[in-house]
Amino acid sequence: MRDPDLEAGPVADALLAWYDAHARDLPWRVSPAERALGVRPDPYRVWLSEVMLQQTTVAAVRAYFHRFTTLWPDVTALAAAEDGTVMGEWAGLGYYARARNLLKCARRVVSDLDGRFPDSPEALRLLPGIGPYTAAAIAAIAFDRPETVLDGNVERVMARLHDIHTPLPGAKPELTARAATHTPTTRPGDYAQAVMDLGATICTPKSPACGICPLRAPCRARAAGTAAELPKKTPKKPKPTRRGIVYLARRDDGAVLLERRPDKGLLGGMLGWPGSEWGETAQERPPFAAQWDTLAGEVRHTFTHFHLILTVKTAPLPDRMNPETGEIITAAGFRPSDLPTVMRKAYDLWRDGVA
DNA sequence: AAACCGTGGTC
DNA sequence: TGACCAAGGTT
Repeated sequence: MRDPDLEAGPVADALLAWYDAHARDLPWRVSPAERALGVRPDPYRVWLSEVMLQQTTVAAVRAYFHRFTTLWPDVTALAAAEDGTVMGEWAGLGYYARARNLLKCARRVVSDLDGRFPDSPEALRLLPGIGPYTAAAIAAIAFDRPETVLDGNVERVMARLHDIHTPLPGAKPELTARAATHTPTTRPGDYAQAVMDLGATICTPKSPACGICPLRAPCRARAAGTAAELPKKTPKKPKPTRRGIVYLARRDDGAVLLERRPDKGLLGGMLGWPGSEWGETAQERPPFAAQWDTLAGEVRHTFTHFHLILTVKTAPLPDRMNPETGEIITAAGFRPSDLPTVMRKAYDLWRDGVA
C-alpha cells in the first residue's frame, strides 16, 4: 500500500470524475448533479432497489421496481400489503426468500422503527434480507456514510486494479481490505455507485474496455495483461438433473387448482401446480383421481443447483370438489404472471397445446 | 462452512 | 447449447 497511485485519493478522484460524466440513469438513483444540489435519495427506494438487485441484472429489475413503487410508494404501504399480493408481484424475479424477507423487513421498520430505515450498517444488518453488502450500500447511498461496499463488481475491479490472483470466495477479505483503502470520506455514496457502474459498463467480466477505463493508469492487471482472466474463481460443482410431474386441472369456467408452497425451501411462498417430488425419477402424485392426459413435450428449467425436466399432465377439474391439496382459484383470480417461471412454463405448454 | 436459493441474457 | 454471469443472504 505504498504506491501513491493506489492510495485513496487518486483512485476515488478518477472514479468520481468519470461518474460525473457517465453515471447510468436509473429509476432509484439520484444523479450526481442532483446530489450536488442537495437532493437526497429516498431510503425506501434505495433499500427496495438493492434487494431487487441482489444477484439480479438492472435490466430485469427495472419493470419490477416500477410496479412495486407504483403499488406501494412507501414502506408503510408495502408493510400493509398482503403476502400473496407481494409474492405474486415478485413472481419471475427469482430468489423468492428475498420477497418474504422484504415484507418482514418492511413490517419491522414500520412497527419497531417508526417507518424510518436506520442509517448505520450495524442496525441495517439486523433487518431481514439485509446482509453485509446491502447494509453498506444503503448506508453509503441513502445516507452518504463512508462505508465500503463489496459486491461482484467491486470484487472484479479490485482484483484487477491490484492484480490479485487468489480465487474467490477465498479472496474476499483481501479484496475488502483493498476496497476499503480507496473509499473516500467525501461523496462515499456516489463513489460506491461509481465503482459498481464501472464494473457493469467498463470493467466487465469478459473483454473489459481497458482502453477507455478511468483507472487504466494505476491498474496492475492491465499492465500485466491479466485483466480478462481476473478474478479467479473456484470451479463450481456440476448440476444434477431431476425429474417430476405437475398436474394442471382446469374447469370449463376457467378455474384452476393451485397450491401455495411452504415458506421454506425452493419457490417458498409461491403458487404452483400440485405435483410430485423432484428426484432421480418422477413419481405419480395426482391431487385427485382422474384420467390424466400427458401433454406432448416437457418443461425444461434450470435452477441454481440442478436441472429439472417436468412432465405436464392435465385433467378436467370436477364441478364440485373439495381437494385435499391446493386451492381452487377462479378464472378471475388466476393471473399466470403470479406464477414462478418454472410453473408458468408448464402453464404455457398446456395453453400452447390448446391454442 | 458449504449448500441452498431463480431467472434471463450472453457468448 | 451449455456454462457463465448479475448491486447476495440465510442456514
